[in-house]
Amino acid sequence: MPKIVDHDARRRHIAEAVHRIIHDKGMESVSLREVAAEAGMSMGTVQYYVTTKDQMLLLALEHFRVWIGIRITAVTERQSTPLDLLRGTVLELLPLDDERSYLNRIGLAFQASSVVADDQAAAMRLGLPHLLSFLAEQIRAAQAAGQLADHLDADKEASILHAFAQGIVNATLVGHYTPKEVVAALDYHLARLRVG
Amino acid sequence: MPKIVDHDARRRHIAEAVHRIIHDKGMESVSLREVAAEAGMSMGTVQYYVTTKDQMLLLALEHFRVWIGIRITAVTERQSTPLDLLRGTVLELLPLDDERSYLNRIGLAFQASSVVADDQAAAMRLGLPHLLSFLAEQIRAAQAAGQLADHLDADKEASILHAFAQGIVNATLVGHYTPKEVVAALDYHLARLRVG
DNA sequence: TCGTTTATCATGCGACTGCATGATAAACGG
DNA sequence: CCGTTTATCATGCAGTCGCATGATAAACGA
Repeated sequence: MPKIVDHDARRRHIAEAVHRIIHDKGMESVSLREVAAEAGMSMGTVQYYVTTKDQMLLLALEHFRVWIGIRITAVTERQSTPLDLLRGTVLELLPLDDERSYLNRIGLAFQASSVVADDQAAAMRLGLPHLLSFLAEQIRAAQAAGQLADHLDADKEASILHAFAQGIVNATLVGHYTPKEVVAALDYHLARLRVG
Repeated sequence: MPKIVDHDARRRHIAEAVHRIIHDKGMESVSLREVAAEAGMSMGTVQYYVTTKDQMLLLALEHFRVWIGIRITAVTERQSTPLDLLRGTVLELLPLDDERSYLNRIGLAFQASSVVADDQAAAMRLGLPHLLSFLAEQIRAAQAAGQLADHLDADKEASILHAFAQGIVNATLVGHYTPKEVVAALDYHLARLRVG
């Protein structure tokens, strides 16, 4: 067996190159050559790990999803109360600093792209329930802890929170909202969900 | 003076061709040739009315904005109470049928595109305050009419409603939510804003 | 009727696209 | 040390891209 290489690492490397290009120049300037250059490898090598451009984009989307997933679950370990955890999770989804703006630029691009590419739509559809049930679970925990009102419909509240986070992204990235205003809106909304 | 032609009509015709292409095949397949074919004119004629591709996309975005504006203000004339008007306005923004899905596919594409194109971002930034203040105004009217609770912060509620509408678009277009579920979530949210 | 202006078109150019192919290098088993 | 397998690369190809240019056609004033 010759020259063994970590394929997953290579694919991740390619996926991250795609992410950087989407972030810097947008989805339209993702090409095999551009990605190869960004990843510091030849175009043929990119083709060795990914047979088609569509598959490359799908790979980048999958890696994006697991990356988000990791970040989201990481929030769990640095929050105390259920309500803090819920708030922290939503904050993680908002473009409040460079890192999260980076994530959201890419996410927005994939949202648009997935509308027109069936396989990407399928990947999107696959990831959504996890996040939504994760949020709903946190809401239920906060209710059990007496922090959120019992009459709330956890699933609907999760959908609303998620939609709020997604929907405020573009307006923020485009400069309409400041991060402070975004947080203020979120906290305003969360306040009304509390008991009392 | 020779062969006089309605330039605005031509530009509108081009903009609508761009819209159709974005809807059918996505932003990435918008090209001068494709648009010319879709608009039923030669590529040179497209160039006659629009000097560059970026300008063509900007034109399409502007027309999209005024189109949305017209639809939104049209809601005013077919609703009775302030709360109905508010609900109707938000419903107009949601992908609940083919026509509104058509609008939202295009809107989502421009949201992603505007993040990476400065002039499009400027156009986005320009349109947002109108819609948000329009929603806030309706909320205040509903408060004055005793339909919505007085303690609501109209501006923040408008931002939240708008973000909700924008943020649920992709999940719906991708097939995660049914139109019924979207309306249910909206009505669930609106219900808690009512006087009680 | 001629000339000027407005509008439309066809074509060409260099660059880039996705994808396919063949060559080359590296690493291990025999 | 040789041959097979894995990995990387350079190059070619047909097609498309945005954009520029020059040729027509149409319509009106002079």
